[in-house]
Amino acid sequence: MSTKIALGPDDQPLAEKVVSRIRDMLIDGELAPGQKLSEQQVASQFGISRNTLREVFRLLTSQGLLSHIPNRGVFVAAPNAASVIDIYRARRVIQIGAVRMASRGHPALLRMGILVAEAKEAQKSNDWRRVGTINMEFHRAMVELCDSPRLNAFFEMVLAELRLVFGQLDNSAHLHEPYIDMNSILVSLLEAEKISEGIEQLEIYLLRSERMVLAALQRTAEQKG
Amino acid sequence: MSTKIALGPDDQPLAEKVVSRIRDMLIDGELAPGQKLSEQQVASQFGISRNTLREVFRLLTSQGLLSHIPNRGVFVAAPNAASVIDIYRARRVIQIGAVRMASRGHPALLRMGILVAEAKEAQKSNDWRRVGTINMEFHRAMVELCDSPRLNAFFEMVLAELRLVFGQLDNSAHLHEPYIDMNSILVSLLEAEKISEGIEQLEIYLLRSERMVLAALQRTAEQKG
DNA sequence: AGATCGATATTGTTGAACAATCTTCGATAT
DNA sequence: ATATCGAAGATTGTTCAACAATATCGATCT
Repeated sequence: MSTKIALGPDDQPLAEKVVSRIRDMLIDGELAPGQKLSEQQVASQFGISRNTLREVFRLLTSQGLLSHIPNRGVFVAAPNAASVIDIYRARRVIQIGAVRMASRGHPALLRMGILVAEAKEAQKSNDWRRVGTINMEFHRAMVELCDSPRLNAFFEMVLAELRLVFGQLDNSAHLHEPYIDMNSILVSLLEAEKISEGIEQLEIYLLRSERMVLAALQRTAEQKG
Repeated sequence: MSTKIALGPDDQPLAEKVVSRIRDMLIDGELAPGQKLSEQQVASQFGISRNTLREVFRLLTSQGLLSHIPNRGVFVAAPNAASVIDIYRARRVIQIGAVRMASRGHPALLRMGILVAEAKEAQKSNDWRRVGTINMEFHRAMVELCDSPRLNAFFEMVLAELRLVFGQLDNSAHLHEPYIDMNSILVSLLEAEKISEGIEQLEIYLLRSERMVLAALQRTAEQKG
């Protein structure tokens, strides 16, 4: 059980690297929500000591990706409907606030435009995985309209948690396809400084996206009994 | 150097307790920004092992209260003007979003009303420390208008960081006095469902508060050379 | 004064150990 | 058969001691 995983060069602390590594695994859906992570097992899997792993777990727990129950252990966070609703509530506050600050020529707005173009490219080549990734980046860029590192970091956390849910979904289909056009429209509105209409468009997106995630979540919940 | 500090009953993990303890010390200004926290020294001060303390440090670092420089150590975060500006940027987004959701009879709005009354009481008895505490709680309550645990948690973090700055300021004077009336007006507006005017009032508050903190920060920076 | 180099202290990480707590599972009683 | 209880085993919580890697400091040299 000691299939020590390669961890790359040693410029940043070991714990940080393992944090990134596990976060990626969580986001890619390689670990099932609710699954228990045994200290001994995971430590040997990554070839690190329990003490170091505990630092890693503390970090990921504080970011909502793991959940820690004292004396019971650490588990992969299992977002439920309530979590999803809360996540979208937070998204509305942050992202509407961001759109409100949009101004022509803002680097983040330019980036949003580029990402829409890239999404259309990926759509043409039926690369749905890439469409999904680009969509995430699109919304990250949107929050960068605020020019606030703290808001960026928080939004990053929220998105990571949301991806925990996405990781469980059937990713094969056109999950993100309908959003390409919506994003495109939003960019046009913002470039024309039509803020209110932009907000409206964003709210349409968020509502639709929220419903989709909730429905998918319910489906997987039913599958598991 | 081993003045082991009392840590109370043992129902929650040791690390969590020390996290709270150190957070309180930071917020109360008992540790100077920029000050180095030696692992060995702090560990023996709290009567815990280095390994456990490292978990504590990781937590507090991820919350922005400490700053960790690999191979150099852990330091008390030293928010500068840029940090303060960013904090207020985040506050605007979150709190304006919160006020926008205010509705008559919302528990958080009721609580805001009660806190204003309590602040006026504290003002009468010249209890400025209490006025400051109540003001913090007032804004916490405001964010609770969103009904979002995640936004609450994030705002809590931001506020803690801000208090790091406040901890350094001369707390003797009427720092928070002018805000009592502004808070009172805001509650009245929201209870009358005058959202736009409420937002305006909040923006006035935030701008004034930001200027005050920035000015005070600059003063202490000058003092230290 | 400024650069160089080695001695010292601190951080990063590990492994082993033990107490406290949880889980499992069989024995017993109903 | 079901429920209860308790002991054995496993896991977490925490400490300690050690060592490598890195940073800090001071003395020395130019």
